[in-house]
Amino acid sequence: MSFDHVRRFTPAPPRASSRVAPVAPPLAIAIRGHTYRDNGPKSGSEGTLMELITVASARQAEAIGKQVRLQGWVRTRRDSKGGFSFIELNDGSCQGNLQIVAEAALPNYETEVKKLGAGCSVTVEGEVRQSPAKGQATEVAAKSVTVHGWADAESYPLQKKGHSYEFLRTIAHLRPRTNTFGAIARLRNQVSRSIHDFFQEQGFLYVHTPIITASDCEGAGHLFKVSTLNPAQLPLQNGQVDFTKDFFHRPTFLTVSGQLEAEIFACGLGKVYTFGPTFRAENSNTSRHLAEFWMIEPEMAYFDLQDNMTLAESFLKRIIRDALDKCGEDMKFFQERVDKEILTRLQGVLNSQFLRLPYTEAVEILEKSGEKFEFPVRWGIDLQSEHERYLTEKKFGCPVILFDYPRTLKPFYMRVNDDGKTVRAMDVLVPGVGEIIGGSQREERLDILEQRMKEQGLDPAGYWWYLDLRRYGTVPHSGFGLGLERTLLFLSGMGNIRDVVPFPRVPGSAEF
RNA sequence: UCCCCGAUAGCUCAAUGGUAGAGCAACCGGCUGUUAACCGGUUUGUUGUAGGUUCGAGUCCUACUCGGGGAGCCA
Repeated sequence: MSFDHVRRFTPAPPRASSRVAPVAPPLAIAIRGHTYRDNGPKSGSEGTLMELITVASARQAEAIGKQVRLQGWVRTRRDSKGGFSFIELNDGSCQGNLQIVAEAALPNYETEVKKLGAGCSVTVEGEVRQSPAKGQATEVAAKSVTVHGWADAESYPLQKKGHSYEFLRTIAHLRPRTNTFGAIARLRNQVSRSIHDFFQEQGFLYVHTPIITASDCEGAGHLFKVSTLNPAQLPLQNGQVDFTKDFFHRPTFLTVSGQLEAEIFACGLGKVYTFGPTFRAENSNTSRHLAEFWMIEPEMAYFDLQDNMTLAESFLKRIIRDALDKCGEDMKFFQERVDKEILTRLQGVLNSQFLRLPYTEAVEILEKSGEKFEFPVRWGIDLQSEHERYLTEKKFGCPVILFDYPRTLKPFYMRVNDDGKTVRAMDVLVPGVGEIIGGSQREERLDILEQRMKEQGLDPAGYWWYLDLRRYGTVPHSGFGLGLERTLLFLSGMGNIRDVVPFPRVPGSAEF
């Protein structure tokens, strides 16, 4: 689906993607990647031609007959008295392991092969052949097994059996070697790719907004301070810290949103998106919050709130479809080991049309629901998690986009409706996770925007550049924010956001 | 930050206020084209930390630390 039809006044500029980079000369060794191939056959230990391939490609029946070299980590070893051992090899290229058959004739069979255990790193050379046993199409008959690094079985924390996520969090440096975190890493990679693919195909421009900022998009005191001042010797002026002595000559923070800067580029280049790290210093101790997370924020000139919703829905569906199509094995793993309903739920979302429901109607539905809520529902107060869950999981059973919230509940930059009481905000609620997207049509009228800033105790002078966008050539525009980690929770069925980010940062914890 | 729950072997968990155990892992042996292999045996503890109650505390009380679930803030 294209959004180019939506009231664009200028054609999209040529995109960077039209400049195709020249093909790089082959590297000496391709360690990872989907080519699964280095710069050609090389001489193996027995003088045969060895091709470096991944476990993923060696597991395919097409690989049968090839002389190959594989590099990865041992998951487990089983011995046969018949004079050989089975080694389960994984290199992160896919969910499944490759079975290596190592004969006793190998020169290092007794000294090394029979001592291999979980965690050891090896290079294996041999021939891919059809596996006579169930469980895999192929296996590799090893001609050599080279051990790079041992993993002492007494002290290596990862065992063959399952571990709790809580335990794995304490060894975040080793958990990428587990099935679950391998699957998460590959899914996260795919989602990141889908995000760029979707927006690039729609003619969006990828904009890098600053990590360090002096503005506070949400208007609250939950930012991380950035300073080079010595905390033990702060320069003071009338009892206050004198920030003119600081690096930027003013207080600065880690960004909580790239939205305001994205608006700058949207109001000049049309459709843009940001995709980068975001920092919130809130003392949130939940399974859905991180102090450091990745956020995607598209911002579109000439989009109204309905266009915004259409984009959000089509964007989410693209990510789901790609995950199902391109991470099939990992998604199957989530279905079997993490959440028995994840595939049907995602398929249901793909097939559904997101329900668009004004806040006012949602409140009426909740009031008439007869449901016993812990917190009462009343027009003018924010909906609680239990209310949102009721709507998306129980009442409708599909994603719900709530919009037109009371102005008192939402930030200054959201466009005020004609009724004067509500603003053009939207929240996308999905089953299982709750709010996954928050967005709005932006206030493009200078006088109303200034009034809203004062209403919320903000000094318009500090946002002079933001106001200039309304002062000169203002346009209606919209955008939203999608949390990458919440998307991963939604896609995988995982229960804790700390398990879908490589290195979680939460209050009291920044290990690794 | 608030409410609730928890912390015992490398991991997952038992143990009416009265001698701290099991399964898995590890190690040894057996068996096997095996695949969460199987069978037999062996090893493993300052019961989160600091106090308190008690003749006696893994168990009861207090504080703290860490973890989990829920709430708020939100993505």
